[in-house]
Amino acid sequence: MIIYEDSCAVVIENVKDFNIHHIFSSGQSVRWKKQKDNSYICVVKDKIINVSQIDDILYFKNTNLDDVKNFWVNYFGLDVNYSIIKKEILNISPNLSHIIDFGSGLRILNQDEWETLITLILSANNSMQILEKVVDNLCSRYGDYIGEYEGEKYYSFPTPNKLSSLSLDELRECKVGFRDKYIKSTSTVIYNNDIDLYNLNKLDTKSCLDNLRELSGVGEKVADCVAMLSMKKYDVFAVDVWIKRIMEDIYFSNKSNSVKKIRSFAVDKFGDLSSFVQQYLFFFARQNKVGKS
DNA sequence: ATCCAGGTGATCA
DNA sequence: TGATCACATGGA
Repeated sequence: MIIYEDSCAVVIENVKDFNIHHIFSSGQSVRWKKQKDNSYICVVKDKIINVSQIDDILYFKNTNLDDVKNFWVNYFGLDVNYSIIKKEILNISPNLSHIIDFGSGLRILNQDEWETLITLILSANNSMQILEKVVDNLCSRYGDYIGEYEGEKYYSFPTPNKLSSLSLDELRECKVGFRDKYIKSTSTVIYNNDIDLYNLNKLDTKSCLDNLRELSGVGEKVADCVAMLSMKKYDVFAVDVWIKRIMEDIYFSNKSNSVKKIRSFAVDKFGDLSSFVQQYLFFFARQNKVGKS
């Protein structure tokens, strides 16, 4: 991996096991917006960033060399060797080879804990399509205006202080639906620091999940996703409707297994690789509509 | 029109 | 513990 800065972008060459389109259609983030030129734009850390890929070369625009080295490499998991991860997964379960090949460029991002938490609470019994619009509503109304980039206005994700100050009606106007009380409660707890969200990553996985589960609107699945997507806890296996379908297709003989059973089966089987397996499975199942029509 | 969407919390046996 | 249900919203 070679990193340097040229006149119009910071460039990383020789990037393996990385496909920006896999990553941004994997449901990990609903904030990155695809552009007409196949690049993606997002506000992260209160700055507008543009990322694109051509073959095994990545281009980061509107940033600098230090930020790429100190932040973006970690954000995109570029310091993780996925060829080893894939090999180890296949050692455990060789029948996953076509599923790993299908999502060969997936990476687990390292996103902000707070933004991930609220987004995942809003994802409950919701579609990705609508979730994206709800998050956009919250950002454009209650986030900070960051600036304009190529003719488009961008906003940050609203802070715990801001969200906790909103009334249930104001939240409903952003189309959060019945999750209004979850957002109100959880943002208040985080704002008051009753749960130290930004230090949960220092705890062991079980304690981390237990803390998350105390928050309103956070159950097994959301806690697993927050731990995996923002706290580098990879010995968790989030089971949603898609994962349940494809896991039963591959590993079970019937379709009436409890979420808890599937979850513990996977964590026992895959250990610290559980979240990576979950990402490959989810991507394959959703893209191919496994178990649908 | 009816069902479903990256589920959770409350209730009841 | 385990099963069942309501819950806002909008797209297919």
